[in-house]
Amino acid sequence: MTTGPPASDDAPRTPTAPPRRRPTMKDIAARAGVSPSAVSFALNDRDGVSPGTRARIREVAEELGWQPNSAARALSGERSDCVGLVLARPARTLGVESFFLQLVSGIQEALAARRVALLFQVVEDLDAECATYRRWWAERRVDGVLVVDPRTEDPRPALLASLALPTVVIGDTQLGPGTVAAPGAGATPGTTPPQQPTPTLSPAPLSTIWADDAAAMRSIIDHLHALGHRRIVHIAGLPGLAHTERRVAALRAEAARLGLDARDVRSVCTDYSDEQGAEATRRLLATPHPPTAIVYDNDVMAVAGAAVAAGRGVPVPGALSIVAWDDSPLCRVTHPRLTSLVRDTAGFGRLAAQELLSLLDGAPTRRLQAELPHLEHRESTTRAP
Amino acid sequence: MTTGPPASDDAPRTPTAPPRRRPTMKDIAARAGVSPSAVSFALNDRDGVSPGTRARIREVAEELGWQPNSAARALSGERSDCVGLVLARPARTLGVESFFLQLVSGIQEALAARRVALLFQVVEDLDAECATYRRWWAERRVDGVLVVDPRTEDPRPALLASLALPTVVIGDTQLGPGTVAAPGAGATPGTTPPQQPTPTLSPAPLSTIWADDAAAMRSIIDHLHALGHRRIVHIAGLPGLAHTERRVAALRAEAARLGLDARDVRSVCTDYSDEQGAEATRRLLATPHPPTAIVYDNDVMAVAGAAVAAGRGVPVPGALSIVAWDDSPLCRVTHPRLTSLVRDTAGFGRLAAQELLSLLDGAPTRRLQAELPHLEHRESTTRAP
DNA sequence: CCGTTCACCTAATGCGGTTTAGCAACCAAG
DNA sequence: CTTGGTTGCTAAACCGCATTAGGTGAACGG
Repeated sequence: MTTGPPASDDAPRTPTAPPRRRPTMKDIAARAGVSPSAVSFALNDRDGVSPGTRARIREVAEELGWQPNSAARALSGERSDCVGLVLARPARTLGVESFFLQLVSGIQEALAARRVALLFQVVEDLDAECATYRRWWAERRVDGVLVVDPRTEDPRPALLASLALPTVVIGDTQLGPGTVAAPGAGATPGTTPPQQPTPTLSPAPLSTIWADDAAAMRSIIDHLHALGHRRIVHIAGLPGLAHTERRVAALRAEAARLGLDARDVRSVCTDYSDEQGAEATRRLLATPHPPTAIVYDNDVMAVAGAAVAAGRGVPVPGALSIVAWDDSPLCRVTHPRLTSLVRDTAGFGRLAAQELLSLLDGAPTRRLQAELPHLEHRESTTRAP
Repeated sequence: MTTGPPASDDAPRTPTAPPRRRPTMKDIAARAGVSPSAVSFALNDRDGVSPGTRARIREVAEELGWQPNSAARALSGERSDCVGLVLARPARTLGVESFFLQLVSGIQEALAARRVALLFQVVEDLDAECATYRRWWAERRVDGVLVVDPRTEDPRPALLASLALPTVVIGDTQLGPGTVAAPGAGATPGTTPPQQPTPTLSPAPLSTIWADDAAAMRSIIDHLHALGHRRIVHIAGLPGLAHTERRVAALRAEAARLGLDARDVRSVCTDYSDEQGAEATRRLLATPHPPTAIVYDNDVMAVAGAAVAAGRGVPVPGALSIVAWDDSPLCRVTHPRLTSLVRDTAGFGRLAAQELLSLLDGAPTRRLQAELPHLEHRESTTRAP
C-alpha cells in the first residue's frame, strides 16, 4: 500500500461498512479469470477477445458496477471526456436572460448521451475567459470548448487554434450572410492562399453554428413595415458582438431596400441590461418624432421598455409596437404580451454540442446553420398609429 | 486506437509552429538538472529541497509555463480538483429565474481562487440527479458536490454519504429553526449494523448553509400587517422543497401569532412557473374576498401575477399589494416596481463553495447561516384598501 | 576518528487505465 | 510432420504526477 497514513480522504474508514472502494479493471480481471488487458479490450470493443470471454467480462463489469476512472482515461487516452463552456458577462447582466440556461440544457442533452461532462465557468470579461482556456489547456481539463458570444474582432478562435483545442463557435464571427464555405475553419490544407499567415493554418478544428440574423431581422422589419410602421428603432445589445453587428447591418440594408430614411430606422446599442434598455426607450420616447415600433435585442430589455412606455402613458401597442428578440416566459407575463422572435435555444445548444462531439471524433469542420426562428405574433404589435 | 491518423491529437503537427507539447515535470527536471521527484517536492511546498534549488525549479517551471496535469494529479493524488453541481428542474421552469446563474457566479468566485473547477449538469428530475452523482462518483470526476433545492424527504444526503462524497447542502433539509447539530449527515439507514459503535463516524462530511426563511417570512408578513393587510396569500413554489415547507410553516405560525384567520392567510403551492403563478393569481382574484396582498416565492411568478392583476383591472398597489421573494431586474422593470426580498445570492454561493473547500481540506462539518435578507420597499406595496 | 544524525537529493513504485509487443495454441497448407 | 498465419490471450511499458524508500555527503557528538 502506498498510502502511509491509514485512512486516505475517501477510502472506507468504517470497517463495518461494506468496502466501498470503486472497482477497477483489475478487480474485473481477477473475477473473470483473465488479464487486465483482456478486460480493457473487451470493454472497449476492440478485437482480440473471443465473444464468450467478452460477454463474461461484460457481465462481471456490470455486476461490479464498474465505471472507467476518468482521470486514468484522461492520463493515458489523452482525452478527458470533458468539454468547457465559459460565460463572460459582467455580473450585472447575469441571470436575467433566459438564453443561457436553455442553451446549457440543450448542450447537456447531447453530451450526456456520450458521457461527456461539461466544465462551466462564469467570468467577468474576455481576458478572464481567455485565461480560463489557457488554464484548461495546460491542465488538460477539456477536450474541446464551446464558445459563445462571438465578436467581430475575436481573439478566441486564434487562441484556441494555437492551443489546439477543438472548438465550436455558437453564433458566428462573420459579418456576412454566411454563405462562404468555411473560411476560417481550415477546411483543406494546401490550398491556403499566402495572404493570411497563420489563421488559415489552424491546428485545431473549429466549427461554427450560425443563425441567419439577417433573415430574422428582415422578417421582423417586414412585419412592422406591413403594419405601416415607418419609424422603427432597434435597441441592440453589446456593440462588439458579431450578431449585434449583423443585426444592425441587416436593419440598415432592409431599411434601404424599403426606401426608409436612415434617421427613422436605426439601431442603438446597449449592454443588454434592463437599465440601458429602459434608458434608451426613455430617450427615444422623448424625441419630437418618437418611433412607432421598437425592436429589442433581448427579452429583458423589451420588458423594461414596455414598462417605460406604460409609465409614460404611451399605450402599447396603440402608440408603440414592441418586438422582443428571443422569447421567454417574460414576454408572456407582460401586459400586453410581447410579440417575439422564437428560437429553439435548447436545440441550438444541442446542435453545437453534437458538432463538438463530431469534431472530437475527427470529423471535418463545418458551418452549420441553425433552424430559422419565427416571429410569434402577440398583442404588442399592431398597425402604426 | 482512438485516432485513425498516426499523429496523436495534440502533438505538434505544424513544423512551423513552436512545439506546443505541454511541459511536464520531467522537462523541468531536465532543465533544472535535478530529478523529477525534486521538482515535485519543490512545487508542492514540501521540504526536502534546499531553498536555492526550490527557487531555481520554480523559475524553470514558470519559464516553461508548466501547469499540473489535472488527470495525473487526480490519478495519484486521489483528488480531481473538481466539484459538481446538478440542477434538477424540469426544462419548463429553467432559465427564467435569476437565482441560479447568480449562485453559480458566486460559487465560481470561491472555486477559482483555489483552481478548482465546476462540473455542471442540468437534468430533468431527482432520479437523474442521483444517477449523475453515482456516475461522477464512479468515474472519480468530482471531489465533492453542492446540492441545491433540498427537500423534506431528500434521498440525496444519504446517497452522497454512502458514496463518501463531501457535500454542502445549499439551503436546509430541516424544517425547524435549524439549531440541531447536523443530524442527518451520517445516517445511512439501510446499512447500519446492530452494533453501531460510533454514530459520529460519518462516511462523508456534509455541511449545510441555511437561510432563515422563517425570519424572512416574518419580516414580510409584519410589513404587510403593519400596512393593514389582513388577507394575505403566499404563492409558494414546489411543495416538496424544504424551503417551501419552511416558508409555509412560518406563514402559518406568524398568522397564528397575529391572530389572523387561517382562511385569510395561507399558502398555495405551484411549480415556480409563470403559468402557475398567473393561474393561481387569477383564481385568487376571482374569489369573493380576494387577498389584499400576495407574496410570491420567486420573481417570475410575481411579475406574472402583477400582469394578471393589470389585465383584470386590479390596481397595484391600490387594490393589491405584491411582494416578490428574490429580487432581480425583473422586479424593477414592472410598473409599478415590485417590493422584493433581496438576498445576496452570489454571496450565498460563495459561502457554500468556501465551505465545500474547507470540507475537502478536512475541516469539520458545520451549519452555516447565510446573511439575513432584507425587504426592499418599492411601489407594489402600500396600505390595505 | 568513527558512528550517527541530518539535510538534500535520487530511484522506484503506484494510481487505473490504454496500447504495443510477445507468446501459446490452433488450423490450414506444403 | 513441419511451416506459416490466425486467433486469443498475457506481459509490460507508458501517461504525469505523488509518495516512499534509499543513498550520499557533510556536520556533529562522543
